[in-house]
Amino acid sequence: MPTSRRLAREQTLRDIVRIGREQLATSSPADLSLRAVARELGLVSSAVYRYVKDRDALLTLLIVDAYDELGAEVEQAVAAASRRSPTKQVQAAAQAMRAWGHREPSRFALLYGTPVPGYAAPAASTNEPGTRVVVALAGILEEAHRTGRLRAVPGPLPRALRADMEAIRAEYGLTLPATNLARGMGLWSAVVGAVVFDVFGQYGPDTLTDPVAFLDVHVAALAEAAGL
Amino acid sequence: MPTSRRLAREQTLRDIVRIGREQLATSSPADLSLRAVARELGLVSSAVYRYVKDRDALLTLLIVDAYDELGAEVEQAVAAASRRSPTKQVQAAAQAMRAWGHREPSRFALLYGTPVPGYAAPAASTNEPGTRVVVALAGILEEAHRTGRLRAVPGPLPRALRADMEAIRAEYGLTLPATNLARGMGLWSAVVGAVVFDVFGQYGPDTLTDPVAFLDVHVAALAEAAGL
DNA sequence: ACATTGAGAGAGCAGTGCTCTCGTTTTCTC
DNA sequence: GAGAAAACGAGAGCACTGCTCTCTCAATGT
Repeated sequence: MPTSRRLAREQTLRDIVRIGREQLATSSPADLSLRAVARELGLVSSAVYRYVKDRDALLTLLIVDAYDELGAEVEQAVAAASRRSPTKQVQAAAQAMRAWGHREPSRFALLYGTPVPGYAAPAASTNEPGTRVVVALAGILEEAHRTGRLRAVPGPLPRALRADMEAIRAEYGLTLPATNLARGMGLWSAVVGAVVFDVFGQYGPDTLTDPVAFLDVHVAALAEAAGL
Repeated sequence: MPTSRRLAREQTLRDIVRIGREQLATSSPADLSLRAVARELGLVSSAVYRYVKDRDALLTLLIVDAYDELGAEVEQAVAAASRRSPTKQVQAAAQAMRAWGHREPSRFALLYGTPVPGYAAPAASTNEPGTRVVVALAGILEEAHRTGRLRAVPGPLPRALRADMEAIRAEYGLTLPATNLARGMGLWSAVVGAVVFDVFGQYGPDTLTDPVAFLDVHVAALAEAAGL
C-alpha cells in the first residue's frame, strides 16, 4: 500500500513541476528559479532539494512535461486530419507545433532553443517523449507509403546514411524506402526550423503578414520534396 | 584628432567584446557574466558599466560580432564555390554554417537558440549583420535566375504572402519570381533548422554517423524544391 | 588656470544555486 | 508496541550574479 508520505511526496513533486511550468509562462528557461518555485510552494528553498536534485533535474522534468504536451497536441492534430491528404496532415502537425510554440514560447524554447548551460538532457528520460513529433511525421509518411501515396524520391544515399536509415527502419518497423525516410528526417528538421523561426521571430518583425499561410505553403513544398 | 582617452575607450570596448567572446567559448550565453569579464580585464565589476549599459547590451555586441563572423564565413564559402552549381553553393553555405556552429556552439546558440531572458535584440544594430546569411542564399537564387538556371515553382501564393514577397523583391532589387523567393525563405529556415538540429544534437546522439553527408543530401533536396 | 567630464574603486543591495546542520515526524523493523 | 532508521522541513551560510551609488583622481575643453 502507498504510505501517506509517499503520496504526499508524489503530490509535492507534481506541484513542483506545475509551478515550474507556470513560472515558464512568464519567464524564460534561464530565469527559472528553484527559490521562486519553493516560495510559491510555501517551502524554504533548501526543502525542494529533497524532491529535485538540481536545477537541471527540474529542467529535465519540465522538458519531459513539455515534450509530452506538445507531442500530444501534434498527435491529436494529425489524428484529426487523418481523413485528409498526407500533406494536409503534415501541415496540421506543423500548425499544431506553431500554435503550441506561440502559446508556450518558453517551454518551446526549452525544447528547441539553446540547451541550458552545460546541460545535456539525460537521454533516458527525454528520449521517448522527445521523439513523438518525429514519430508522428514518420507515421504520416509510412501510412502514405502503405496506401501507395508516397512517391519514390531520387537516391542513392551515401553508404553511411543508408545504414543509418536502415537502422531506424528496423527499430521502428517502417516499410517506407530509406530514401524517403531520409527526406522525412529532413522534413522534420525543416518543419521545426520553420516553427522556431516563426516563434522566435527570426524571419524579422514585419516580414510576414500571415505567418500561418506561409507555414502552410512552405510545409506543402517540404512535403512534396519528401515524396508526398 | 582622437584624444588618447577616446582611443583607450575604444580599445577597452574591443577588449570587452573579445573577452566576452572568449567566455562564450567555454560557457553558454546564459552563463555570460559581466563580473567575469571585468575580472579578466583587470577591472572592478562596476567599471565595465562605463562601457556597457547592461548585460543585455554586451549580449547585443556579441550577437552583432557573431553574426558578422558567421556571415563572413558563409559569404566566403559561397564565393569559393561561385564557379560550381547553385546547389553546390547552397550546400557550401550550409556546411559553412554547420562548421561554424560546431566550432562556436555558444555563439551559434546566441544567434539561433533561445532569445535571452526577456530580451529582444535591438533591430537597429542587429538587422544588417543578421541578414547576411539569408542575403547570401537569396543571392544564389537570384544569380541562378539571371543565368536561367532557376526553375519556376508552382504557385499561386496567398495574397498576403505574395505582397510580402513583392516588398522584399523591391527592397533588395531582386528579379526572381515571388514564388521562388518564398521558397527561398523556406530554404533559409530549413537550412538553419537543419544546422541547429545538428549543432544542438537534436537528431539524437547516434542517429547519424555522417552528419556532413546528411546535410549535403538534405540541402540538395531543399535546393531542388526551391527551384534549383 | 580652472571647471567639467570620464574612469576606476569600493561598498552595498537583492537575488541566485547549493550545502550543512538541526529538530521533528513518519515509517520500518524487531 | 518500542526503538531505530529514514524522510522532511527550517534556518544559516557560502559563493556567486547584476546593478547602483558614492567617492576620488586624472584627462580634457575652455
